[in-house]
Amino acid sequence: LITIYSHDSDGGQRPAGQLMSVAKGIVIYHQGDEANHWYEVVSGTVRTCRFLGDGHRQLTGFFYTGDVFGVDRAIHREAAEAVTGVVLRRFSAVAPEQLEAASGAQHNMLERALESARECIFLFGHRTAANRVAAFLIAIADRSAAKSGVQIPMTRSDIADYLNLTLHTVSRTISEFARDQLIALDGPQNVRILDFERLRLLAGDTVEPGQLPPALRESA
Amino acid sequence: LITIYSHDSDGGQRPAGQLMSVAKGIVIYHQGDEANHWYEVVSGTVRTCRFLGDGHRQLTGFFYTGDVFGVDRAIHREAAEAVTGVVLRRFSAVAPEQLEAASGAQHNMLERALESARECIFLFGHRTAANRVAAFLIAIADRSAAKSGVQIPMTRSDIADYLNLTLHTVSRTISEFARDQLIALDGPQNVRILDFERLRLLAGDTVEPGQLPPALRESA
DNA sequence: CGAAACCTTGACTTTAATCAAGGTACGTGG
DNA sequence: CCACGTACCTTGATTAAAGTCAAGGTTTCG
Repeated sequence: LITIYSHDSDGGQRPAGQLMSVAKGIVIYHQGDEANHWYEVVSGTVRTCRFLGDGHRQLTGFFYTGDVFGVDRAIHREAAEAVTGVVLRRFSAVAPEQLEAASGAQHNMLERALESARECIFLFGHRTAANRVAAFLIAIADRSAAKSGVQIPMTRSDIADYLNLTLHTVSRTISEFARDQLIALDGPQNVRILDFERLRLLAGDTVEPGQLPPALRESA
Repeated sequence: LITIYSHDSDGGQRPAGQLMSVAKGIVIYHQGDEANHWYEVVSGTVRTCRFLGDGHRQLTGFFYTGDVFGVDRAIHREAAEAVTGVVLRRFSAVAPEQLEAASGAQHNMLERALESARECIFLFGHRTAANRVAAFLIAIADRSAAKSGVQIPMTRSDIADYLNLTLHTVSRTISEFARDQLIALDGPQNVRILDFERLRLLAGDTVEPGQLPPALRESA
């Protein structure tokens, strides 16, 4: 059932982390596993998910080249699986006692992990299905090099679980976008964004920067 | 409009961070402000929120004694406000160049911040209003010392924005819980949980730990 | 005592989930 | 090469859930 195709693209033992290759659909770690390692995506796409009591699945993040995932304290709070074939760089998670030595690099990883978690939170903030899907498409497009032609690596079902919608609603919404000329579909996984303006408006997470001073006063 | 009542509970300049006191309802920092400081809650409750394009507000976290918030890289991605009167400990956010020196303490803060972000994500994973509110009540109860009698510091509107519901739905749902003898209400802010079992079942985020081995193989 | 802020509830409307049926693309074996 | 199976996507009809509109109640505070 579980087979992994070793890539062996790197022969040397780097201090930075071990390279590993995981085939599409394979579980990288399970929810509840000991969090002995953190991961950085070298290529491909990874999803993290939790399984709730009623068998419902929630996706808590998608991770692309350069993203960090698996940053958990003692055990992994969510499972990670390869959406596509992926190449990963694996790091040993440091014990608290070794913190001083680790320092900078891990600090940076934590920050990036936090960033990822927040992207997920922000997506949820949108009320309607159209809002959420639009925000999702834009987030994907922003990460992609080619602005207009966007490759969507995950299935409708994946997107649905990520946005807390059903795959039906996701599909309908995307079809609607195509009908309204917001996007064009070259197959289900290939989206060209036609009207960034209106799509961004639909996603509607534009805010002006804070106007008033920090509005606080310290004691001491 | 903006007034802050200085507590002056600490006269000394500690390396650990400056103590400050902020009155209920006051903005601690705005969305878009420069992230010069991180914060730890000494007492009280803080909320972080973003304002979306259509004026809609999303709450992305509640922070209680010991929690860390405001951990952003360059600018604050969300605003922070005092839900109750709060006492905070403020830390200077280090520049990347000073990372080596900072190390351990900041590392720990990042981890805690990440944890908080995830609690928010997990709450969103629940499908129905009843699920989300139940999960919310349990999360609050778990943090509270007195298990059965729980003080809810935030308004229905706050809860609604956090759970991405309307205040009506939150109110209705809580009333339903009371009608069904899941909880008892001693005023809107004072909840006694009568049936932890069923409430936890409703929240339904119980999962068994991972069964299969990590299912991965390294190259190199 | 009156105002303001917050909470609750009811009636109705909108939205998304569910139920149900096909359609398309890909891969495998006859 | 084609037939079949599987996995994924789309669409329609119906039902359930949450949002909206509207009103009234409670608490707190000046």
